[in-house]
Amino acid sequence: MDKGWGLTLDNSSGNSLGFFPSKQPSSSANPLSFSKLNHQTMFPPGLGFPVNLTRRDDHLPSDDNRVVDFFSDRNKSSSTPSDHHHQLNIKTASVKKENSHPEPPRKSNLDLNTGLQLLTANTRSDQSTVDDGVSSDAEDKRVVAELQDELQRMNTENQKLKDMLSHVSSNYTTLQIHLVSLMQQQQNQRPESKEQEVVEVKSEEKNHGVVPRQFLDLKPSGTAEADEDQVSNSSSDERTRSSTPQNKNNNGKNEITREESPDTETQAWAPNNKLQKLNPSSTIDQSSPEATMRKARVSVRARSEAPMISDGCQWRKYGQKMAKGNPCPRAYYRCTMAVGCPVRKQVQRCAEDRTILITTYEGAHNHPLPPAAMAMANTTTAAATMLLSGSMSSADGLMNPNLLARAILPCSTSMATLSASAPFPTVTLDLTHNSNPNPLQFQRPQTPFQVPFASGPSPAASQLPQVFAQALYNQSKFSGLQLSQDHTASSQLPNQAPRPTLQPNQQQPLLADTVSAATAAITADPNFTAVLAAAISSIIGGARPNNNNNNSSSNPNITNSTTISSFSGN
DNA sequence: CGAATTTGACCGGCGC
DNA sequence: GCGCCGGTCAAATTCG
Repeated sequence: MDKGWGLTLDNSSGNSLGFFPSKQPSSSANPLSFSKLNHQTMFPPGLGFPVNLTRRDDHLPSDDNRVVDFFSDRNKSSSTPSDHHHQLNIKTASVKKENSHPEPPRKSNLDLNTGLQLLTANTRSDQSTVDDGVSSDAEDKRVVAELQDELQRMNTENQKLKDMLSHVSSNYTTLQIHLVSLMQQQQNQRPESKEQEVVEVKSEEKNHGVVPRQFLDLKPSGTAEADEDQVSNSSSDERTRSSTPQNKNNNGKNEITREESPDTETQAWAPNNKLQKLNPSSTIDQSSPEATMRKARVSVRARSEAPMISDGCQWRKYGQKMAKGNPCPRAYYRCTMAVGCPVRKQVQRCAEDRTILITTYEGAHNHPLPPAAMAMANTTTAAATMLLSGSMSSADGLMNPNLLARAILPCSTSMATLSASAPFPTVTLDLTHNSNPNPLQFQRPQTPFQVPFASGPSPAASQLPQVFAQALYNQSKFSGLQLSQDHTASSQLPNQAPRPTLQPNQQQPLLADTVSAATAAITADPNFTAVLAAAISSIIGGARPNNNNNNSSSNPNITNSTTISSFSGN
């Protein structure tokens, strides 16, 4: 090496490495493929020099003789003049014969010809300086003997190199097989988990003595298409849903009207217990997907100073109660965007930390949703669907928190929990978790503007986890914009589109807080464009309309965090 | 004045 | 059977 010679593994030998099967060169899609090893240097044990690896595709006819082309097509490359360009015209005919003996051509993956040629050339060059151009037979014999020794050495090294590559290839194959088996296992576990959840739920319902819930009949929901499809049903809902305050003829006992309605969706939204008792046939409702969705709840915990967050939908408060164990009252809202929309939500502050607003959503909208509400609906629908779809195995307690949490916020510490032992299966999305031991320390300042949800393409229900993540991802994008004013905001979510980074050196905020604050602002105002423009202008201009933390009195619509709304799809 | 909210009453489920 | 509790209703009240 120090003399300038190197091991050249010539393509022109016609020999193939053979370590990687024919499929290998086309394995660019395989992350484990060696195709990624373009021009990478290997240090085979036993070899005193590195071996450069390259793919044939990238093997340009360069002057680099120290390239080992593992993937070259010998038939093609042998005809390239560049390969022969590096071969020195020295007397190696005899050496080639020697070379073919210990290593049959078919198995000799590394062509030593060129290396031998180079070696011979170097040796000859060295000798030429000594002999000053004079050569003799004895000298030639000595050179040939040296070359033979070198050839033996090269053969040994060649064997070592082959062994090493064989080992690598074996490892690769093993990993590939393992990967395939894991993927197959994952696919097989899906239906099993669903069945398992059904069994668990049924046993639980036995204990509670309630009508079994149709966990598996969950209607694919949460899509705008579904919403639109059900617009036609809203009329029947309106007709049957006389339980609304408008119907005062039956003294609030509108179960009869519901009973007469063939609309199972409407029935699903009747007060469960009352309806079941007064109408035995209402057990049919339990088979309704809406019945399932009606009972599935999505609870979102987020920090908020506002009494209630606008989430893109219109709500009407119809009651307030003092819940046990919580000094804060619980407010009951129903969606008023469409007459007869069964979606309801409960809003209550956390007893332990009153900065946390707990919003629980129930039901599915039967009307189209505005983009701002759609994003929210998709977000919580994902959670509800995951809750009911059986993607989680445990029916009680903490349930695959990592799975759901990662589905919600891949890079956050948000925790998703589920409790099926409650009267209703509930999935809780905790957006208050952060790495800070003192949650109050990171209370969000008043967001100086209101930003609705970015209206993106309405994802399909089949993409629910992605939808969920995307929804929060969208929020985080805005959160970064907002929070950078007061708290340093730099979202940790990956693959983020470039966002206005106003204070790049600021401390990174916690994602949960970021999301919460973003959600509050995003959902507070449907006029996203104007608000966003105002926000940007205020930031750029240094204008900070509301820079005080926890100053909620100045603007009730401005919150330092928020709750993700859920409409459980449609 | 209509819409929205408040709030006490009511209902049903559930546990004891 | 009774009381607790969650949830809902609807008259009264407030708000815009």
